[in-house]
Amino acid sequence: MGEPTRSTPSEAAPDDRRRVGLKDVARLAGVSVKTVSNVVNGYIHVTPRTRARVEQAIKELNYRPNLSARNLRLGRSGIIALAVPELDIPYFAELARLVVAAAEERGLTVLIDQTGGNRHREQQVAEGIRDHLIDGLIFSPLALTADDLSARTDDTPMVLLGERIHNGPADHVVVHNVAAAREATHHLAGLGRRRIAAIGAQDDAAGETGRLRLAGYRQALEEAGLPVDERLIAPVDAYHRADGARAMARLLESADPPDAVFCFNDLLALGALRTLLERGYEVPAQVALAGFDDIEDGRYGTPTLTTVSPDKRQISRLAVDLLVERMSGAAQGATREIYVDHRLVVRESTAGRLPS
Amino acid sequence: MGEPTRSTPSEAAPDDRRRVGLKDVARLAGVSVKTVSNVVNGYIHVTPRTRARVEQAIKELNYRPNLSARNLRLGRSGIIALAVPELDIPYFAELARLVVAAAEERGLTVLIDQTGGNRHREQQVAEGIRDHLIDGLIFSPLALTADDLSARTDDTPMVLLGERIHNGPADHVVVHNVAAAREATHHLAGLGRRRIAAIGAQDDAAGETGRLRLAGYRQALEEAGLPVDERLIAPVDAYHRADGARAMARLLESADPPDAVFCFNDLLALGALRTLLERGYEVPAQVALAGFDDIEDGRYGTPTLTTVSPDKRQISRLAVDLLVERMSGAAQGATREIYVDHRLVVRESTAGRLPS
DNA sequence: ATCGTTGTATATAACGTTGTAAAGAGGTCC
DNA sequence: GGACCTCTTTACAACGTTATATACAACGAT
Repeated sequence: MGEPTRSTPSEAAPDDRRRVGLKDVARLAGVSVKTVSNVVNGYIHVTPRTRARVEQAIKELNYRPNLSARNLRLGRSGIIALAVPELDIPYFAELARLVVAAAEERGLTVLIDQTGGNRHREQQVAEGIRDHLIDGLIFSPLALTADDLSARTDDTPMVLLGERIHNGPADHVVVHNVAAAREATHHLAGLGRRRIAAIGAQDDAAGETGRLRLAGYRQALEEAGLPVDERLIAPVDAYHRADGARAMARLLESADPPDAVFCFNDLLALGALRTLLERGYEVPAQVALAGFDDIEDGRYGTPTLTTVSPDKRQISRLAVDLLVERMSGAAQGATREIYVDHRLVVRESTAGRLPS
Repeated sequence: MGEPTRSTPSEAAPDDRRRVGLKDVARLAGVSVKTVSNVVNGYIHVTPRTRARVEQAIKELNYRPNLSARNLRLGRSGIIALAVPELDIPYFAELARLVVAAAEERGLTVLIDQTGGNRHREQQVAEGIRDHLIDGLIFSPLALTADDLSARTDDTPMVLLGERIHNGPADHVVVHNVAAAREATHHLAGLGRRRIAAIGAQDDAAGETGRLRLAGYRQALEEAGLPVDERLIAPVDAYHRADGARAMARLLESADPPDAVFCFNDLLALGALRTLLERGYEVPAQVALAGFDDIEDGRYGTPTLTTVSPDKRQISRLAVDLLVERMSGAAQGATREIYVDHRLVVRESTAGRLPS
């Protein structure tokens, strides 16, 4: 000993720029590196005396384990990625909060990828841009098709969210869209409404959500003995407030406007609501309105919004649990498709009365 | 082919469970490990012939670099953490989206920590739970005081968001709260309102935001020659919709209710708005309402919400840039406090007219 | 005394990557 | 034909951690 390890000629400074590692702690405590590691990891067979000495040294040097090194050694990182279109779409924001919380309960950290619903971005995510850094992926794709996902070569465990891929290449947590949409539409019909519009149909290959909810809407109309008027089915480009507002405007300009609207998500509904109120319509007196997702905004608007409420907590927990099972190898073989609960929450936009 | 890849004792299958590394690629391509590394990293001096062979091998084995190993070797991870109270508070959701986007432009990935505004959680974050895994931290604390943060022993670069810590131990991106609050209140006074309430005062040590905005409110009243009526200053526990709704209810029950309200954020304002409409008040005719943050919800409610709009894009960019400068060592020494732009956005809740 | 048995502590070898220094392979120039 | 380039490739040593296998002590029980 004695030889300076750095270019400093004499008297190596104790806390040089160098980060302190197990080695430094070991030297100070006068034990082996592995013993320090044992203390850090709470290994049982360490003498109280030794443990104390080591802990003292750790404190003195302000040692923190290097997670990169640990990850490398262990072959896993304790990080999972959550890939969503955009973080400030309330539905995804709420989901992200719950996923982060659920992951934390299992000792996992969440890293967020925003795809913007962009196909190229989504492909990158599926292909594992962060390979070997994340142990698993919870993915809510917007643009990718089942074929895209099947072509995936990365073998990082993955759980899919949302309703897009059936019989896909990965475990899958999903809401029963058809049934839920049918319930919502059935509720509107039950209020005596005859001209029930739908906002949220989508044409492109990726619009699976829209297709399923539209199917439920159609079923409900048939069951209620109502005709399906294609002019009451409004397509949208995306599921944002602005799209809902525009679609509602188009519906109102038609010769025979609707007396109720089922929007395929709450943002569309809030946009539609804005248009209705702006033009002096009374909601629900003249036009009743229902949405899907049960986001917080809908509970505080005026009127409050009737909506299909998927159990987001359940979705998050299941997603993390399924992923953990794959990561640990506890689950192997055939992919699973799990349906989560939902319920229709009736509020002022279809039932309540506006304050006079 | 033929031999099952699982648990077969002899005849090690070519693609066993083991992950492929540079070594495997090198063997297949008949070159050294370093050469493969050079190809992967786009090093200039590689023969096209060699490069092609290596790339072929990479494709064949479906090789992906192990980021943990790279991080260990390089001493940095390319990951920064963003710590916010909750991801589904719209302001933080919007901020998170922008931070993630800004980070991506600089080749960084964002890992999210949710503190829930919990003091213990925030201390952990400040102390660097993820030391050596993150290169930097963007932190929006709620409960921590300047002293707490000064006591920090972790030396991971950090940038603070929000208005809480002045002359603190880290770079700091901040809105000019006093001025902004004054402008908003001044606007209300300019409408001829005499009894202007404030919702959002906070008592505890951490309520710096509330204190600053309250100071601005008081200044504006003085400038307008209006008396400060302490009964019109409503304290809240948190800045959520429910708190705003409750505070508004209390104000309305007083003997001499307000004819305008400045809420210290938009969620409070939306909650207050709900209470007002529920009780049949007309906004803005009877009570004018202004908020702070300019979240998306406020632009689609009825009436739309007048609010102070901080430049969130600028906040995010600055935060990431300041952090990158610290991480790279380009910036050293004294901490910086940078103010971002804001403007008052006047909408229906103070100026427009409700549709008849 | 001797032999296990149990409890502590250690030396060494990985994990997969990149920086360093140096070796080999061609040219070009006198 | 040798000396000197430049371009390409390589072997080896880190980075900081944990698993494995082993050494050393202390203690009863033979």
